[in-house]
Amino acid sequence: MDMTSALTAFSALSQQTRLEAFRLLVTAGDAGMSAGDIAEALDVRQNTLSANLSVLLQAGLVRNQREGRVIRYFADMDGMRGMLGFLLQDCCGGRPELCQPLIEDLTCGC
Amino acid sequence: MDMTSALTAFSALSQQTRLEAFRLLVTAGDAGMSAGDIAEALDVRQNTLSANLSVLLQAGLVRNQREGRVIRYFADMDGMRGMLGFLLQDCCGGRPELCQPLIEDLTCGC
DNA sequence: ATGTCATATCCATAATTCATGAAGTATGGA
DNA sequence: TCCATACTTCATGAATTATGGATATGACAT
Repeated sequence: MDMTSALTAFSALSQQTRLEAFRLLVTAGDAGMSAGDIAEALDVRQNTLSANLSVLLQAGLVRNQREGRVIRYFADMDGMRGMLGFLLQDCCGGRPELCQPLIEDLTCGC
Repeated sequence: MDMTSALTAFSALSQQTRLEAFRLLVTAGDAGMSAGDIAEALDVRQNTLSANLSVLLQAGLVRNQREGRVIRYFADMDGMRGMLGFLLQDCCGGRPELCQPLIEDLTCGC
C-alpha cells in the first residue's frame, strides 16, 4: 500500500454513508449484502448509494459480484489490512515492544 | 469511539499533508516533533501545516505541548486505537477465528 | 418483444475543503 | 521595552465532493 492508495482509502471512509456501508459489510462478512439491501438499511437513495459504493470499490475496500439482477457487495479485508498496515508502518522505530500492545489490544468485539 | 469521532478521524487522515504528518509523528514516537520541524520535513508552509495539525488535534489523533516558544506534537496512539477498533467492531459476527488472523497479520514493520 | 426490477451513470446545483496571504498571540532575549 | 522567533487564526477564492432527478443498462419474466 502506498501513500496514494492509503489516501484514497481514508478519503473513502471519511463520509458517513460510506463508513456506514463499509461497517455493514464488515459485519455481514462472507455473506455480503446486495446494493439494494444496503440502501434500505442505511435509508439512502439508490443512486447516491451506488455512487458511494463505487468510491469504496475504487479504494479497494469492497468487492462486488453480480448475481442475476442483484449486485452483491463484500468488505475487502485485504484492502483494509493494507490500509491499517500503512498506518502502523515503523510506528515504534524498531522497538516492537512499544507498538505490540497497541496491536494486541485491537479486538473485533467478539 | 462513536460514528462522528470516527468520521472526523478518517477525514483528518484523508489529506496528504495530514497523513504524512501523522505518520511522521508515529515514527517519531515519544520524542514527538516540533511544528516547525514537521513543516520543514514535509516542505509545507508554516500556516498551512498549523491548520492541518489543528485538524489532527481535533480528531484526537495527535496531542501537543508547549515548550518555550516551540510547540511539540505527538501521535496519540489511544486515538488511533479507538479509530481502528471502531472499524473492526463486530467484524466477524461473533466468530473471532475469522478476524483474528487479520489482526495478527498487522505488523508495524519492525 | 415488452415490461419490470436492480443498479449504474449523467448532469446540474449545493456544500465542503484547501492553501494562502495577512494579521494576531505567546515566549524569550537584548 | 522592543524585537525576533515560533506558531496560530482569519478571510478569501479556487477546487473538489455530495446529492438527487432523469436516464441508461442489464437481467429475468411473460
